[in-house]
Amino acid sequence: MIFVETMRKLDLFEKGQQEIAAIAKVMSHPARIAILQFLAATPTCISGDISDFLPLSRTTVSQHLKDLKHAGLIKGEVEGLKIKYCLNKKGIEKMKQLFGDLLEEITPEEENNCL
Amino acid sequence: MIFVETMRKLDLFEKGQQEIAAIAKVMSHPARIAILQFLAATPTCISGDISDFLPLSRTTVSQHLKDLKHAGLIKGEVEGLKIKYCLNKKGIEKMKQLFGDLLEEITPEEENNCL
DNA sequence: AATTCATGTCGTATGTTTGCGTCATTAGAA
DNA sequence: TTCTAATGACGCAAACATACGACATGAATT
Repeated sequence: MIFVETMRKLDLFEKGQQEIAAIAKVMSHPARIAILQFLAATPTCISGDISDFLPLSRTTVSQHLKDLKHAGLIKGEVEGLKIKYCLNKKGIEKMKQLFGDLLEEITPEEENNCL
Repeated sequence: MIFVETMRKLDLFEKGQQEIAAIAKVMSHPARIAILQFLAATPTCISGDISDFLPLSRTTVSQHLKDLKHAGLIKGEVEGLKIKYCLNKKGIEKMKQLFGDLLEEITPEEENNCL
């Protein structure tokens, strides 16, 4: 039995590192940042409004919305023909904690080995 | 004069959004997270030690180090034949502030439109 | 000078992301 | 019921990221 070795080596890292990397990846595109900011700022949150707001096609925005939803950062609620999106408080808090913990961990001391 | 339209539309977003996205992209791979944690934890910081520590080839680690350096998160200091890497306090602080500001901005209120 | 060692650069193969047109679906309007 | 409107799913093409072997470079060692 031969196991084909794939290129992907992510499995070799710790779970916490993968978790941070995954949430960072979601935040690694300006469109998704813009969507989160839009949802934080507007009370209406209709999907179409978001596409209209962004300089991207409706299809592309829909894809970004799916990514954000999958990451647990937003929620979608059907409302008749339209879909109302909102920030997911729980997911945002989780992200906040993940980043907070990491940033605290990697804060360099005043006494650095390099000058 | 015809301008060929490229697929990449990042230019259409605000500078702040691009800045956050860029730093998030650097954090979007477990190897780079692991490197930052390693540098925070070890006083020696020699490039070779990092490659030995990670489950990746020396070449690949070198590439990740380059990315981190380019993002201003680490510094490299030549020391004879070896190179000593350290966290870049300034860059880490900058990242901390960027994420902090964004996370504050997109913190949902208790009164959410979705349930 | 020749060798060795630590490291970076280049080229390449493969995987992943992005963007968008087209189609399917489903709710409301006519 | 038929039509229209809002949206997600599918699939393709281009761009980008990842991994790494092979080569280049430059400092120490012999």
